[in-house]
Formats: sequence, C-alpha cells, structure tokens
Amino acid sequence: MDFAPILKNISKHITLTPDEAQRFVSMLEYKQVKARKLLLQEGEVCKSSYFVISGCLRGYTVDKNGIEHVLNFAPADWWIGDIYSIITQKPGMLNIEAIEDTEYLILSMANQEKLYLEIPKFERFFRIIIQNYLVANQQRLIDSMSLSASERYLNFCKVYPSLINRLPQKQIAAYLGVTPEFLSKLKSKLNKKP
Amino acid sequence: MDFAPILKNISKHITLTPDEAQRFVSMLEYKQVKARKLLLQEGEVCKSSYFVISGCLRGYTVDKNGIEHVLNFAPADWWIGDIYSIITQKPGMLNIEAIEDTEYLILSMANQEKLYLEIPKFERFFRIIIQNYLVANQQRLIDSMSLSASERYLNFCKVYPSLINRLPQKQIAAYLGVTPEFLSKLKSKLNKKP
DNA sequence: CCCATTTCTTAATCTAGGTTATTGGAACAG
DNA sequence: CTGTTCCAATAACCTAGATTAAGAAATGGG
Repeated sequence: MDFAPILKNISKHITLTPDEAQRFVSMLEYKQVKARKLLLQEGEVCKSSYFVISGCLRGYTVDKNGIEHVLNFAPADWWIGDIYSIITQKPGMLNIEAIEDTEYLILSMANQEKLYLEIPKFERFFRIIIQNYLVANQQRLIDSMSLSASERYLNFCKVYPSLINRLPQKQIAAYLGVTPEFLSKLKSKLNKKP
Repeated sequence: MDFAPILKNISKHITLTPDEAQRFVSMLEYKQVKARKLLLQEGEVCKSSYFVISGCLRGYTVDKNGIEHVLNFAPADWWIGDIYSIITQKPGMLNIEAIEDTEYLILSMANQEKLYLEIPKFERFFRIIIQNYLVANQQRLIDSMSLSASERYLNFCKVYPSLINRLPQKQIAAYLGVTPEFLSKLKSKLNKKP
C-alpha cells in the first residue's frame, strides 16, 4: 500500500518524524469501493474519517420530501466524514457514497483519539483542516444567501473546474441547492448569451 | 477584572493549572462597547478573536445590493471573529457589531499563536470550539436547503428562545435569509392558524 | 450489440418569497 | 411636547426557481 498521498496531505500543515509517520500509517485501513456504493448511511453512527486517494465521494442528506442535498464532494486528497455524528457518537443524517470507483483510507475515531494523545501535533493538524473547512462552509452559507443560482453556478465552475465535467449534473444541482431542471435551464441561457 | 466567565468557558473542554490560567488571562484585553458600534469592519484584517462576557454581538456581511446577511449572533459565553481573515490575514468581508452594550475580551492572533506553543492544550480547545461551530454551520446550510422559511423560523425560536425577544426582528430575518416584510407575514400567519 | 436504466433538456404552469409603497408606533434628542 | 429616526405591519404586485410531464440522449451491463 502506498501511503505517500496521505503523508503529503499531512505535511501541508505539520511535520512528522519517520517514526511518527510509521505509527500514523499503522492506524490506517485501506479500502476500495465501487461507484454508487454507500460507505455510510443515514441513521448510523459514524465511527471514522475517510481520506480519498483516488476517485470521488460525496456526502449528502435526504430531506422529508426525499430530495437530496449535497454537503460536500471529496475528490482525491480530501477528508470526509459525518462530523456531527463523529463528535456526538449519535446517529447522523449524512449519507456518504462513492460517485466513482474510489480508493480511500479509514482513520477510526478510536485511533484518532489515540493519535491526539500519542502525537499531539495531530490536534493542530485537524484543527487546521477543520478550520479551513469551516471557512469554506461559511462562505457557502453567505453565497447561498447573497447570490442567485446562476452566480452560484458560475462560482462553482470557477472554484472546482476539475469537478464540473466529472460529476453528473444532478449532483451539482443538489450541491447548488436548485433542481436539475432549473440548472439545465440556466446552462442553456448562459450558452446563448455570451 | 473578573475572568471567571472565560475560564469557565474553557474548562468545558480542557483543564488548566492555576499557572496556566494565570498566563492565559494575562494575554487578554478587556473592553466595553456601546450598542450599534462596530468592532470590526469589512475590508479590515481581523487580528483577534472576541469572547463575549455580557451583551450581544453580531457578525454580518453586506452583499452587492446592500443587503445584510447575519452569519452569527454572539451572546454571553460565545466566541466570535472573522475566521477567514484571521487564518489568511487578508482583508475580510465580515462586519462585527454590538447589538447591545457589550463587555468582551480580546485574544489577539499573536497571543493565540503563543498560547498554542506555550500551552498546547489550547490546540485542543480551539479545535473543539471550531469543530462544534462547524457542525452548527453545516446544519444551518442543510436547513437553508431543506426547510421553508417558516420552518427555519420555528427552528430558530426553538434553538435560541432567549434571543427571540431580545433581537430586532430585522436581524432575525437577516439571519434566516428572508426579508423583514416576509418574516412579518410569516409571523402573522403563524399567529392566526393555531 | 441491444435493452434498460439513468441522466439531460425543454416547456407549461405554479408558488414561495421578494419588491415597493404606505401606515402607525416606539424611541430618542432637543 | 414635538420633530426625527427607526422599526414593524399590511397589501398589491412581481420574479426566481419549483413542479410536472414527456421526450432525447447518454451510460452500462450482459
């Protein structure tokens, strides 16, 4: 198993000794999953964080009308998990699904807690990861209140150019908070005008 | 100056020795501000986190049409700051304003970094604070996509009962993401029906 | 290659929430 | 007490985006 990608991800924020790196990777579990398979289902308690090596995952909720809302996409080099459920150890409302065939690593909550004790630098690492994610999430909330659907779409194209041709359009719609029909209408309008 | 409230807040997640507590409070600055005064203005670099002792602050952005969107209210015992600007040390888009006459403590970024080095437990503390805030923020994003305005309003009443009679209605509208006029319409509908 | 399933597009109609404008109170300063 | 400023309420009208429906185009499995 090649742990280089996750070690590189971690080295963005903290520096590990070879021993620490060794200890860290010993806590990880490697898995593969086929497109369309669920890694975590609504109602379950989330016991791990996932790090994507290749492929793409998505986290989404289903509302009382059966409509899906995408909270996040996780392509290679991203972390994903149901943070609410992880913290509280209560059943969550998040589903995590593979959009493509995906390779990923699992860090269990138990191991993550051990990591905090054995190598306190990881407190810093995850603080920074969460901090950055919070900033992105907050910006998304502001955007959802301040921008029109077409502005949000153009924004998405700018911020995630690599995802735009890779994801089914309905997933992008579910991320932007519009119906697939309306996103389709938007796109055809944007194609005509300029 | 009475530092009991902030020490109590911190003791929710980590335990400090008397020396550590002493060192910590020596890094804080106490301030008071009158209602309607700005503590931080859009375009400035945010150099501190604020902890509210009494009163209430709000963080909000102003969009290109001049409409205000409230990101968070911070009553007593809450932390607030422009986390984007704090992390990047770039000018932020957040305004932080006193809704009521407010007493608060300032922890400068410089001191916060010192704290991480001198008392690494604070990495954990702020990780947990940010983590909890992220969960709340994420839930709010889900709600904004899944719930109608009246559901969000009823939710707000349930989650922040102490704020509902304390805040001007237009601020609540700016938090919920609707116009004050529409919130007014909602309330009168809700009053008639049950 | 073909059939089945999923995804995308288009169009007609509908509605939650926005806009604009007017009114009556509260708060507050002078 | 009186003019000013801010805030809430109501109502008539307007629009971004939802809903429904139906066909076209991809995708994928055997």
